[in-house]
Amino acid sequence: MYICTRFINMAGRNKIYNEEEALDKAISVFWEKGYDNASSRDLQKAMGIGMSSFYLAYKGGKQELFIKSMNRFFSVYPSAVLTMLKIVENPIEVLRQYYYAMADADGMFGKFGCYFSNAIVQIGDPDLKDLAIKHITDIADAFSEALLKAKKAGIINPVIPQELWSVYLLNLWTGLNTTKSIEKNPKKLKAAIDFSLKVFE
Amino acid sequence: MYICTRFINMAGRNKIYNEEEALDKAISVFWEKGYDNASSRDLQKAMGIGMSSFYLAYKGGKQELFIKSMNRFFSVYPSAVLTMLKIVENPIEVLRQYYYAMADADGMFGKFGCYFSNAIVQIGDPDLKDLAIKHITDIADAFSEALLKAKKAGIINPVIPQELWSVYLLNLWTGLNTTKSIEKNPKKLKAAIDFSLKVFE
DNA sequence: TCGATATTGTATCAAATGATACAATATATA
DNA sequence: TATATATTGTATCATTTGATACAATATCGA
Repeated sequence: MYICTRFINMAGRNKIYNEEEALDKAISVFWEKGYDNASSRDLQKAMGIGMSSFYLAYKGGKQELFIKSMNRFFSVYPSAVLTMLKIVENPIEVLRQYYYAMADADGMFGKFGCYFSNAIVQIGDPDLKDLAIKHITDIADAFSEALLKAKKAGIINPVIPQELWSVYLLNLWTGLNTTKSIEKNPKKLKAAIDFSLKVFE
Repeated sequence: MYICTRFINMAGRNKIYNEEEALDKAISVFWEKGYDNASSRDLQKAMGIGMSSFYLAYKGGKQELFIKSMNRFFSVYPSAVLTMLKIVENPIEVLRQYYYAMADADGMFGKFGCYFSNAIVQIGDPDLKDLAIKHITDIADAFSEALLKAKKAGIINPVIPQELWSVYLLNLWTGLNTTKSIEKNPKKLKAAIDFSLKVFE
């Protein structure tokens, strides 16, 4: 990540606001309201910057900001799980906790859902949709890679065919993103998660 | 359904357009564009009626129209499956075909997804969200009822605990609504559906 | 200090939005 | 036919939208 966006020997004023902090604020707004319902003014207010700074920093406007917000989201939120998956012997429990986050009513995932799943269902713009698909696919692939390592190590013995791991894990995840709004009992959701994960054990 | 909305001995002009046909056109627009991105003018154009007729028929405006569109959607689209489930001995194949419809790239469900799942993820308005939740819950409950009957008849022998049937079937359905945009190979989606349904056999 | 350059605030634009006003029109009953 | 009442078309409204214009301001390097 760039801390300083300016060249050396470059005249002129420096940015007043912190770009990453501003991006995090934008993520909050997008996450809560969704892409369409987050107006440029909402975003500017939350980011603590004015019109000019907004369109100066993001020449592509709201679309460019959302692209950058998705990239930052991807680099911030899943990283802990992805790192953990590389470390632990048995990835099942790591996955379980990741899915549990969606079932917990408090917490951002429980409240507002998956940043990428929401984008895929809510947004029409193909570029934004494709980027969300790319990120969520990367996560799902990392999940099934970790499981493959565990299978090779003889730690788990999945009954589900290997070519379905990714799509199955993905469908459990994207499903919860909607199902959590329908079935509001976290215990029931977690029981469904537990049952769905059993096929890998 | 009412064909004539007028009282007897009621003076004045009759409606020119057919209400149900107009509602079906509105469903098409909402389905394709989503609630927010379907403008009142889009809807009027598709329905073949003008501003005045629109707000005369739907005093609550777009919100009321969407409520009526969801009710009509519920009474039209799932009815075939729900009837079938009451007739057949083994409901599994009926469910499979219902899920398959989401995996097929052609066809409205494959293209635009589930009318109710979309509403739940896309719409902020709690009233609209709740109605979508009610309808999708009714369908899921009918699914698990049919399975219960089949279990009692000794036709199926599910390994999944009965209290999870609804949420599991729901999560498979809502998941596919998003996953179909990520994994675009219908064969893989159908294989995942087949695998997920095995727990009931 | 000075000039160069980037950032910022205010005002504003054009388009789209949901919704209303009101006159003109059509038609069912008497 | 006459009248009452409902429907319809056009014009219009106030808001919100994403985005731009431009002058004022701040600060870096020389």
